Amino acid sequence: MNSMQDVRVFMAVARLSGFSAAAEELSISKATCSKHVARLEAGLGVRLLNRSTRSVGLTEAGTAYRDRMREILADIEETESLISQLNTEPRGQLRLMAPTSYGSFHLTRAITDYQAKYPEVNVELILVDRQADLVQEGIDLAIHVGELEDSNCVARTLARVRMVVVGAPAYLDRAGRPTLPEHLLQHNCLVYSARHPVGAWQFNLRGKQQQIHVTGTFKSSAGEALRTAAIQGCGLVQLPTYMVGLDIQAGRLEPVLEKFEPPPRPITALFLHRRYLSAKVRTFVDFMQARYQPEPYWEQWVATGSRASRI
Amino acid sequence: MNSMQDVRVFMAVARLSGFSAAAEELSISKATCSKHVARLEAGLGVRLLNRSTRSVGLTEAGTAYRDRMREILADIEETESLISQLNTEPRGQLRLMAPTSYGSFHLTRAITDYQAKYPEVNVELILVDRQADLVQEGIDLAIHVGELEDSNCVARTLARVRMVVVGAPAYLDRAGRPTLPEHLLQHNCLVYSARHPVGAWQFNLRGKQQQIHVTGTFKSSAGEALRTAAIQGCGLVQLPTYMVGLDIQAGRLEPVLEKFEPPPRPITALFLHRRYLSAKVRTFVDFMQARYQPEPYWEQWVATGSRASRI
DNA sequence: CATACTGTTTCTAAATTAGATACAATCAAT
DNA sequence: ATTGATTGTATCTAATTTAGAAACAGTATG
Repeated sequence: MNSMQDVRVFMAVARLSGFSAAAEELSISKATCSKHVARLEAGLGVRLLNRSTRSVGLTEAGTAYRDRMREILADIEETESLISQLNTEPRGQLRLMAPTSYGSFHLTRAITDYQAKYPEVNVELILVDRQADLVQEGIDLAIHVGELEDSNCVARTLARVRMVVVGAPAYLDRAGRPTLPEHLLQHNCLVYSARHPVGAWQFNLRGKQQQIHVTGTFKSSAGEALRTAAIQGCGLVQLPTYMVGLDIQAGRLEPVLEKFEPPPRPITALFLHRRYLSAKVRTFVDFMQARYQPEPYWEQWVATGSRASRI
Repeated sequence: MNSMQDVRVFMAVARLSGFSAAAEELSISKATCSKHVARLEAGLGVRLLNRSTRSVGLTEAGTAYRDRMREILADIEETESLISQLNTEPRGQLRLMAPTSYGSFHLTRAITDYQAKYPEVNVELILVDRQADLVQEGIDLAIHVGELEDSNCVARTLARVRMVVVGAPAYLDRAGRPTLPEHLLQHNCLVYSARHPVGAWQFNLRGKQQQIHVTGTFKSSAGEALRTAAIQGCGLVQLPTYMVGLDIQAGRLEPVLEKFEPPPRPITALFLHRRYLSAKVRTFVDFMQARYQPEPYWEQWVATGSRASRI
């Protein structure tokens, strides 16, 4: 069978016991009706309907075909409505990809809150610190921190995160508080080793972007490790506010060089296409965007400080 | 979904993870391939495949759709092969209609023999002495004795049956043996009352058809009752050989006026259409035709008599 | 016996479909 | 980095398919 329309016409003719009645119900001409059934019969090589001029009756084959096709059509309908629902009601599996530190810090809680609102969505959170192929790995939504390279994805900015240099109060008391980026060369700087160039901290010097190449006694590819080291008074580290905001609020860490803070980095949600965007992705992005409005919770410490202008 | 081809193309693309590969397998252009999938997606309002320029991956909806459609396609295929088999292998229900006397005399045994050869066919034998609407009553095959009126059915002659006048030897010894049709007016003739004109017996007089209007003390709408009466010596009766052939063989009845025997009546199989003729009907008609070749078994007594020319 | 209604056929116009081609994007191999 | 091969898509035209009007043949009904 090649055309579902053939089957539907046959079903209507069988049900209404007549081509004319079926034609009227389906709003087609009876000639078309006749041809649909004829084509279906030709395809099967079986007579499905016995027609005399005045009445239409099902053959044995026709009866069997109708009974089985009725179930199959119902299955198809159910499948289609199920599939369509995926795009209107948030449900199903949401495969989420995010950088390790951001994900483990802030996404687990966000996901829990999201699921409280949309309980039909199961979330799989994949934490990796590399770019991945959304298509190949079947990722619904990737979260990216930092400027975007070109990609064929749709991007939506959830928030902006500032990069701050912090140290433990004890360390700063001991080693002194830098007041210019250059002072960092005299400090023990904890360096993130997973992104190149290694040890190049960005600053904003009189409106211009500037790199300071810092060094220190401890490097790690995990921001989490650097944070811990900094809290222990090991040295200074430049980390995104989403990692150290709460530490600053708690007084475990203290920001320095705030006047030279580089432009904030965007936190972006990436997904594959805008047309047929599934409800689960759409609602998750909306949810995250709302969560960080007007200001992400990790920035709350700012209110006690003196900084003002940010996007 | 309106076109199965859309689904098949999608399944191929999903299975082969690529439009080009699917296009090649299905021997269509990749442009067509792309359009089929796009149409399917548009119909569902859901993205089924994530395409990047280099690879194709299934969305969650695509995965679900593929899994469910795979089963549905298998169901459809199974249904179609089942239905098609009805026309190639004799199987299923065969609804047979026949006149009461012929059917109960000769069809029950024939059906048993047929079923021994085609055990997958169930037979329902409907014995009625009226014309019926094959379409409305869902009859596969009707057997008719006698000349046919116009009908939209396909007819095939299975055999020819002669009409003979018979009486019990005891009756004939008592009332005398008629040697001309006119002599019947002096006899007690047992008359079949279900067909009009009542009591008009046909004869062949010097090549010309002639009717003799007979009367008697016993009429019945059941040939079977007339036969019994005749065997009991009640009088003469004109009946088809299929009813009295075996009685003649056994000597219970004796034929008379054999020289004036009217033209034989055809036994005809009637069915609705020749195209898509189902295997069960085709084989049954063939079986019956073979069964009565070269001569129906009820005519065996003829060999002992003197008649020669028959069709 | 006329009328109305059945399903089918025929013919033409409209719609759909397929494929060639061109295109933009991206991966792999230089 | 550049080239070349290959991916999926868009566009255009030609071929095919489809739909419907009208005519037709057959048959119930009044």
